[in-house]
Amino acid sequence: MRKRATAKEVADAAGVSKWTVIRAFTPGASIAEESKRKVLEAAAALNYSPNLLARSLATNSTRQVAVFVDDFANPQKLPFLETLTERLQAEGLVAVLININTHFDHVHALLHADQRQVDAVILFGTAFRSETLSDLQLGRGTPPMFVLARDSQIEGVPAVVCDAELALREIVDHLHERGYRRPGFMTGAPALSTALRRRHHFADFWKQNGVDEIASLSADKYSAGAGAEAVRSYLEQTAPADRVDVLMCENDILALGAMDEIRSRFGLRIPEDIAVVGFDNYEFCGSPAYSLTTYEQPRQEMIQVIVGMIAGRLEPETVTLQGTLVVRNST
Amino acid sequence: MRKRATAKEVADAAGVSKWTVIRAFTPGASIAEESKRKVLEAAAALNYSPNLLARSLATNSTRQVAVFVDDFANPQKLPFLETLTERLQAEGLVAVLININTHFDHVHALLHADQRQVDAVILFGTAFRSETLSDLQLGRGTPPMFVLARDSQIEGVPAVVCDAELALREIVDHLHERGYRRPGFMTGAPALSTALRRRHHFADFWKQNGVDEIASLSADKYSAGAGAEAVRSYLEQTAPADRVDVLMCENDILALGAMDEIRSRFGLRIPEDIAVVGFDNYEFCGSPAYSLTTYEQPRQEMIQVIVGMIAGRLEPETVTLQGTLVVRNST
DNA sequence: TTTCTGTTTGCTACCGGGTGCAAACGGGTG
DNA sequence: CACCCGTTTGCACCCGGTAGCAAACAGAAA
Repeated sequence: MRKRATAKEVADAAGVSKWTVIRAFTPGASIAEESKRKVLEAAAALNYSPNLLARSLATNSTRQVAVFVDDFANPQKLPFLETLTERLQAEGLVAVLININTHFDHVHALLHADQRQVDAVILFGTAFRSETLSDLQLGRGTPPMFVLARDSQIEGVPAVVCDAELALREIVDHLHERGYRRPGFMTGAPALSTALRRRHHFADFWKQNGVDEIASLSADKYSAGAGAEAVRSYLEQTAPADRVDVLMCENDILALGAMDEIRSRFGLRIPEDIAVVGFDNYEFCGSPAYSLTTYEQPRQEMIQVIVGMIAGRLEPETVTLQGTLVVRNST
Repeated sequence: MRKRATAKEVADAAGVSKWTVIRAFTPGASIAEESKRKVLEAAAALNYSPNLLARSLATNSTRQVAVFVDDFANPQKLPFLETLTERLQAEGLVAVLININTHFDHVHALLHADQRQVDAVILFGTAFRSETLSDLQLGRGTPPMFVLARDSQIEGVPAVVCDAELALREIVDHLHERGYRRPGFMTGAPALSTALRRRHHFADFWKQNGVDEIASLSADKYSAGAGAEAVRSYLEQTAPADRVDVLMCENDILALGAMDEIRSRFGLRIPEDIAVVGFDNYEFCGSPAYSLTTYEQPRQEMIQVIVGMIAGRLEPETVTLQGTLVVRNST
């Protein structure tokens, strides 16, 4: 049933050799107008189109890029995936979406991507532990890797990220200017170096503004429920007088979860009793029901850069891009 | 640099022929314990693993499934993608995510997927116009296609969907029971046959309950902004006495956008002035800020079924599964 | 007519593995 | 020791293209 026409068959039909058929499908190849016409006619009749698999094998390039994702709870992934696939497709590349989870970890995924001969791997919001990687890399031959929207912990693996230091400086300056003085910071995965780095910057900039103490909240993952739970446990254990006046959350999902909890369970007002700041500028942050102050990552530019590196137009190196503070009613 | 070891090289290192090497990597192949051990040792030393590209070419099976997506505005796509990739990976399959947009339409995408020799194509929430397809299909040889979360308009292409008729019956019964009598229906893409069908069912069941008139609102796409705009234009043009008492929106995103607009721009209460119903049970519908009554699709089952068909365990045929009405405070 | 040069075409070798058959092997039996 | 049979191994050929060289075929210049 699913037998496809091959170049050889088209060649026979057109009365030429299979190499001439291939030339007809190779832009810029040396071929006479006349034979090209004949070939294309025969090809159309037989419904022939070149087999990219065979081509990939011969050229040693699949034009496929593996995209590793491990956190589907953050709806912000979706616009990133949209832009990423669009940009890759514009380069003639295609994304192989790989779900990293407990059944299929980074090592499996990388091995698999490697066996599939992908041209590159994008670690989108995930990262290898570097020890894990060094085990694998000794046998030279993993495809080139790039980290998107997260710091690279691995020597020689470039990352394209939003400048967290700058972002946190802008946020802290904004909050300080608005008069907040008792800040808190909620992380989603306390073990993550990225998370620690952000909290560090946050604390640092407050210190520069004369505020030494930062309340620390931690959710155990990046979900609305976890954000709600973290803020609940904090508010239950903290007397009203000791509470933070502004809570910075590591991403919007935590922030939205926290806002719900603050308002409906504790009956507190935002921003009068507690202000809230998120990170990502997820679409719903702008809704009047939340109106969350947040920070927008320069998604288009980030993806343009990472795809440029993969396509070989840009030097592969870590790039840090500036985002935008989006001030709304939650602060 | 990126030279990988081949079966031949491993064979030389292990002192056997390349076919013996291949047998060592083929489960169930006939090979002596002793030589298998030798081969695996040599393979480990050389960091060899089989080239799936070459294998795909030889076996005529890539174990890749193309997933076509054209609407990234609906955050509900994300959990679907998560479950889908997970289930596919559990079958040893992998998802190639293809973004259908104005630069890369269905026909391009199908042609591309076909050239890549994918084992199947999943139309996730999108659909071909059947004329378009018949043009392509005459040359037999497109990969098997399946439609997910949307009706198939194409003869012979099975779909896995949530039972819309049943869903709308449950919803209408619930609304009628709650005492609503002036229903409205908001579609996201009035031209879509799926949308028309749903509205039809909606009207039909109301008629069975003695309500003949259904207000009709239409957004021009499935986004919160479009939902807000549609409800704004409706409320502006409709005197309070003539307004609907309940508005059913084709999906949650429209509904959430509509809720924002109803409350903050018109100062109306939900559900007292206007009740709202959505569809999908997107995570945020449960948040106290919205608490939207909606209908949850049986995501896990749908995906289990479609992957089962692709893997060949299930007969490929259109399957309709029952979802769950989730009643919250918006009705 | 011969020579030269540029275009067009065909061919060999190859990418890295898979298939099915035939030969080699090895141990038990008569 | 010959024979038989089941296991293990090697081989020719195939999957559908690509690369680069060499032959064939122009048409123009000598």
